[in-house]
Amino acid sequence: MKSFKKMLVDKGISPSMQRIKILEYLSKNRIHPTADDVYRALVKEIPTLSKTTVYNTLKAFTNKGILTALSVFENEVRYEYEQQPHIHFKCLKCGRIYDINEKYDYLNDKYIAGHKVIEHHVNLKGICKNCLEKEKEDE
Amino acid sequence: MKSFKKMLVDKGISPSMQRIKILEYLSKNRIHPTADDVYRALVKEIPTLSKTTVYNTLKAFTNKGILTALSVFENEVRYEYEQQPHIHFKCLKCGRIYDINEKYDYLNDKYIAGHKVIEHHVNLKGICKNCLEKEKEDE
DNA sequence: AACAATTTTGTAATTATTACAAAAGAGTAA
DNA sequence: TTACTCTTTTGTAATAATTACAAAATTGTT
Ligand SMILES: [Mn+2]
Ligand SMILES: [Mn+2]
Ligand SMILES: [Zn+2]
Ligand SMILES: [Zn+2]
Repeated sequence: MKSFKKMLVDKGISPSMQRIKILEYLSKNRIHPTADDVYRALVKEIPTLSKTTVYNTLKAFTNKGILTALSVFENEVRYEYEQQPHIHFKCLKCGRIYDINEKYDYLNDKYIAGHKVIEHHVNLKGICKNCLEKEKEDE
Repeated sequence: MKSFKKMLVDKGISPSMQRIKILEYLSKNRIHPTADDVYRALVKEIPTLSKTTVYNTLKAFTNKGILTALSVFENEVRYEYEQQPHIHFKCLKCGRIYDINEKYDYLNDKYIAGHKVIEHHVNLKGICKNCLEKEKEDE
């Protein structure tokens, strides 16, 4: 597998230490983190890290197609490394966001009602398996 | 059709003038407005209207199932009166949000990967019909 | 009218994000 | 090495959406 440095160079982004660390974090932590999550995780290693750098870098990566930005509700953008389109499920109880890998008929790069579709997001909300089990135990 | 006042009473919400006007606005303006859109439209008629009232009312209506809240990206919540589930399409050029009424296999009230689905949102992004036509004209 | 409960209002606080300019770093020609 | 330029990072200030909260206004009831 390609190194993160090489991946950035291939996309025409100069591979600064901050950028490599941010990409590495997104790659290894598939938890759909917010910009603030990324900042809080990395500032431990890089004490001089600036939040502006995190915001700028995440936005730049997204524009280059390295990351995907999503808003599964709420007023904050979340990012993920995964590229394959997939469904997101947000638990209303514990707040976790799950990736769902069931088959799904996607519409990317097609037309619908005359509009050209470029991105396709399916966001579900409900009670996750874990929380359902906990509910049962409490009875 | 039921009056807005009756609709609120039926849901156990006392029908103040502000609440009726807000519900009426959402019902008659199917443009997925933000809280601020609602405020700016109604403050003309009700000069003393407070933004807090608008935020609180929209949230209360949503909890009662009178409105649906959606975030088709960006950092602001939008509301709509429509209850039937449908697809949303956001134009990356003009920013408009369109309702798509194509048939669609919804998952509401089902289980997926063990999780209980309560809400189902399909959000597309791309270039709308209108903007595509404008692009052609400009060539 | 007097009182209690509800609703609205206005302002302050919070949070996510962006703007912007100074500081730091990297690369390169003399 | 130094001088210069270009890029990136940093830190702070500004915006924008939303929420907290308490005072003021309204409504309904004795
Ligand atoms: Mn995902
Ligand atoms: Mn809609
Ligand atoms: Zn859960
Ligand atoms: Zn458009």
